[in-house]
Amino acid sequence: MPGTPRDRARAQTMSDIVRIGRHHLATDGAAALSLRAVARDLGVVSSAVYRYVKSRDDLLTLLVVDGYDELGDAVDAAVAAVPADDFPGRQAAIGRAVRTWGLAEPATYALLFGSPVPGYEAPAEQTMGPGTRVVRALVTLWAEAYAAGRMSPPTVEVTSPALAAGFSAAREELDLPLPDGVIAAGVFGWAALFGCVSFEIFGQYGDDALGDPAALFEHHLELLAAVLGLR
Amino acid sequence: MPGTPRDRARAQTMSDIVRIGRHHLATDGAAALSLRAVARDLGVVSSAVYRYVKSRDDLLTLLVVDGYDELGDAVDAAVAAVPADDFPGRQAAIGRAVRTWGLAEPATYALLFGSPVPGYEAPAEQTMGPGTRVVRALVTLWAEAYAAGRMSPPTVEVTSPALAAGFSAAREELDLPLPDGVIAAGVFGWAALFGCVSFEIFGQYGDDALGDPAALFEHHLELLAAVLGLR
DNA sequence: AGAAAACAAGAGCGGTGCTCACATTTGTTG
DNA sequence: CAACAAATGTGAGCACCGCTCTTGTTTTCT
Repeated sequence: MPGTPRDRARAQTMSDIVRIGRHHLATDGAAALSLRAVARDLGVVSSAVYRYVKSRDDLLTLLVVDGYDELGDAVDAAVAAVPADDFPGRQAAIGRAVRTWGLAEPATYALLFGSPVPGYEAPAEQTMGPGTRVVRALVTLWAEAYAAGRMSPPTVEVTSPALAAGFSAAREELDLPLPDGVIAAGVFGWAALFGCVSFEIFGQYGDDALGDPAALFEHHLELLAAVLGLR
Repeated sequence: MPGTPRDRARAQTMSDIVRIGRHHLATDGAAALSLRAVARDLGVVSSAVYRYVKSRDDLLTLLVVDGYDELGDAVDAAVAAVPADDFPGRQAAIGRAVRTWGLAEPATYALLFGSPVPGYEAPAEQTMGPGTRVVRALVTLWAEAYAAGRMSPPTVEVTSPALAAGFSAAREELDLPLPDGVIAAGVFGWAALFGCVSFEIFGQYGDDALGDPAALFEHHLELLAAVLGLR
């Protein structure tokens, strides 16, 4: 119990605001998220919440960070539940964790991976860390698989010098012991994974969703493992 | 010049509304799209536009249809510019057309393929037709390539009976002479293509965008052709 | 020419984000 | 302990939004 009672009350109010905001986000969507409604649920007059949250965008940032953290926790837990040497299994576990969490929290998923909210840009210093947890889990997995010799060489070579230069920069910035082709395939797999999840969550497949969305996703996970050459 | 002067004036006003709406969408984004602002630019009082557009959602639907049509035109033109027997080239042309149009009209792209606008669902009877033009172009291409024996057999089999049943339904509904594995790979390629474009347009790659976004996309197109087995 | 339909204007309702002046409570310091 | 300062809550207010309704005008059809 650190700090003064006022500090603790403030922390409590902050967490209440995030909780109420998440609830409104889940039930009514991002555009219907209003500080006035949060204030009402908080039992306080609308201008009072501005003591805690600078603006509506600021509340969105809190929810973005909250969502990235929850997704990151889900992904980490899913990875930890698979044997460390089962690389395709771990990649599939990441994919399933993303899809499951997205289906459970579609509005938050849309906030993180859908169209950017107009006039709002998530401040990098707050979202950079938690926002990269999923791709970090993927990259870590690929690096381990490559080091263990469990990744087939990429079928498509990287020929663009500019692209190779960009990969080199990323390689030393992230300390990635991976050749260009694997990085390129990884970026593709990353985007493709979220493309599959987004298509399903955003309803691009249509109403029928081609019969069995879960089975379709499992098949896509197998294709993803094949693209990456994981074994 | 068909119809009465009033009819022509109405058609002109309608097209003005869509044009002004597109402009606001491009400059301020979907959430900032307001009927009152459109009315101001139209030089008319706000309630007057309700004679032409039932609601703000109705205007969004008009813009959605407009966007799907423009994207469909761009894709059709891109496909037509490639020799009919160059199947990988035609698929890459579709991908480049989607990316190029999306980069040119990011707000409209977000309206079509990003998070669904909260509380708004595009009415199927108006958007179904133009909304499926891109995937129809892809499916047509794959069917022709398969018939010409220019598609390698899929590397991953479809094992789920529910999924196979869903594919059978789609096969006879769309008159698709393609085996399950090709359909599954096609759906994956479709989602992956838009995943790559969305990641770039929505800024998920980060600020640097890994050096050269265009070269990265070209590499992803090669991977896509490989996944589909096009040759 | 007269009836009917379409159109534009303006007022109005309830909602939003956000700011400000003011009163009250709480923590710190002389 | 008292006084000061900081933090917190209140209510009014501004400008904007979607949308509805009434009123007066214009155009089209019979």
